[in-house]
Amino acid sequence: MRSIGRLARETGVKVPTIRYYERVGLLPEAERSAGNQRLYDAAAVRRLAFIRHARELGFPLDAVRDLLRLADEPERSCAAVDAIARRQLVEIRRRLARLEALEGELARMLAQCEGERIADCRVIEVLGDLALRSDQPAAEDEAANTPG
Amino acid sequence: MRSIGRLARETGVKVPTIRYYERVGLLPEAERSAGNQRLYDAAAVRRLAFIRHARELGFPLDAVRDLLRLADEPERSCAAVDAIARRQLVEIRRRLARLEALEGELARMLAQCEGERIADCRVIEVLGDLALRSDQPAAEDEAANTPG
DNA sequence: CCTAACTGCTGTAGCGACTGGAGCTTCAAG
DNA sequence: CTTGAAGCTCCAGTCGCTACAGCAGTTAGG
Repeated sequence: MRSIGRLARETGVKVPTIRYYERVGLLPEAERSAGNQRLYDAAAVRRLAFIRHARELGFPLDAVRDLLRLADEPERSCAAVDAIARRQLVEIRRRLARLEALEGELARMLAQCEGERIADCRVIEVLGDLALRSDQPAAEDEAANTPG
Repeated sequence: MRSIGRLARETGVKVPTIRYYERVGLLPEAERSAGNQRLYDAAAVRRLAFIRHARELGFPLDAVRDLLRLADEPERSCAAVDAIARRQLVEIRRRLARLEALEGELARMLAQCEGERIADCRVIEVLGDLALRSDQPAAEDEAANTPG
């Protein structure tokens, strides 16, 4: 049995984050010591490590929850697991495509700027002009969610 | 002079978002009609369009604020503008690198999975195992912020 | 002139995934 | 026994919106 601090060191997940995961139901409520401190066994280490790695791969917490549930049913087909992972891969590729487009536009903007007065600044000019030309109402959002 | 709804249509920025931008100081407080409704002139259209395009390029609102301030001082050197844009480019490249790594790992994981029982699922296995091998406490965060 | 439908107003709360702080208690080492 | 680190709970804040409730103003048709 280990304290929350030791669990944090062993898994690389911060203490407040562990408490947060418990609060939102990703981790079961921990046993407590006589003095009301959380105690964790080896299974908790494995579960939290699983969560951490899934988060590093960018799975949202809801997907992690589903994966954990599936991981506990070893006899079922892993089709559901694959579907979650494939969805995540599609999402990551969508973000990649968007970021690549942004990168190109920003780099082009910067390359054209001569570094003189703001009145002649290409960056400012592009930000002003392109916007007026833009005809489509909006793009996709690009919110990411990946931990440390 | 135009209503907030017309401004929204002209710029592709949603009405509540415009009010939000006013609230957080990106847009000046709008004039009001006799009946207390916001009224916007052509300058407001340009300013909001500028904001929208900067947001599409992924600049956080704080950076947009700085860019707007700089855009209003045409005689100053655009070095500060370039610095903001370069920082944003660096940030986007950092995210790109991270997403590319995720994409690779996810794709590898999925390619190895035979689609049988969860007990044999490579995806679940990798999520469990890699995490235990991970020795570094953490990676970088990856929060994005880009509008529609 | 009246009414319906639309658009606008304010204020507050919620999203995801944490992070940080206040103010307290418990624990391990010396 | 004392000290300081680590633990506890609860609440607020982050970012950039978005949604809702419950009103008021505006506009087009009859």
